[in-house]
Amino acid sequence: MSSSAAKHDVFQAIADPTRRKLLQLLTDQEMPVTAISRHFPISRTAVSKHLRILSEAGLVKEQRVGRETRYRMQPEPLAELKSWLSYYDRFWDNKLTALKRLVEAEQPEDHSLTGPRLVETKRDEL
Amino acid sequence: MSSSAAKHDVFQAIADPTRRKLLQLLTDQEMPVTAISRHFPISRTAVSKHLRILSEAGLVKEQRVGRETRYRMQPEPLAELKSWLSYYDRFWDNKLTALKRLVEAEQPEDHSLTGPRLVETKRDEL
DNA sequence: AGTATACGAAACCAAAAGGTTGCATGTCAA
DNA sequence: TTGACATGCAACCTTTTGGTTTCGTATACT
Repeated sequence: MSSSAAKHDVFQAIADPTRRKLLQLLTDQEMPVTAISRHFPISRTAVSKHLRILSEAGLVKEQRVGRETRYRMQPEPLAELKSWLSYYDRFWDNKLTALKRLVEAEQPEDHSLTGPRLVETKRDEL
Repeated sequence: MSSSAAKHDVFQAIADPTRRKLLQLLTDQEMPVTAISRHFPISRTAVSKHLRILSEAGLVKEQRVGRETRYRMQPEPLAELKSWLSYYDRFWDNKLTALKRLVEAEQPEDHSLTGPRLVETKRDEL
């Protein structure tokens, strides 16, 4: 077993609608579990599990205060999403790149599967 | 049963790493299933299922040509992701909004759970 | 000290996800 | 027309996911 096997990544974390609502709720306010769960039709324990998954993905931060555990959103991991999305930006500034895409599609089969770079590729600078 | 129950949304579709690779592979090239599956360590059928999920989410388009089915990426649904992300943009242009956030956090408990708007909120225009 | 509150952990469950193999069908090539 | 190729579909299997209830324990209240 690898030690740093990040079991839950951002993509998976935000896949669930409940977790997206959780993030939204915790955007501005730090809240304890019971208060949070009052906003959802599921049990407190279920909410707690969702919070754990978000936590593993780094999207929330927990702070124990007395008997409660307060949660707050942590936006940093969203950068990975942003970066992933930026790979497809070429589809939106379609003026110049439409031609480029066509040309690329003409090339012989290669498919090197290098994956979207994790740092934003500022196409605007072209 | 509601007729338009979109079983798979974008968030779910991109949650799986294999599907993200699929999208990447099909970004520029239209490819038939067998050719696609040569790039993955799983069976052709498994790839086919992933393609279906992507298709349901609107992220790929299929075109039957003779005996093959060619797939190509369809970027439009990513707009929803983009839009969802934009809700958290306030965290990145942190100069002015840091204060605003603090103030909001001060307000009495309300939590109306209105969800991120689906149309991009151009904060740049402030 | 005794009770109420906040939470996590464990055991359990049904359904969904991700994968496999085998088969049926449509299409292309001799 | 006969065979090879491309694909989808069905049946099946295992693991993960999202949820529940019950219980233990730490903290707070009086």
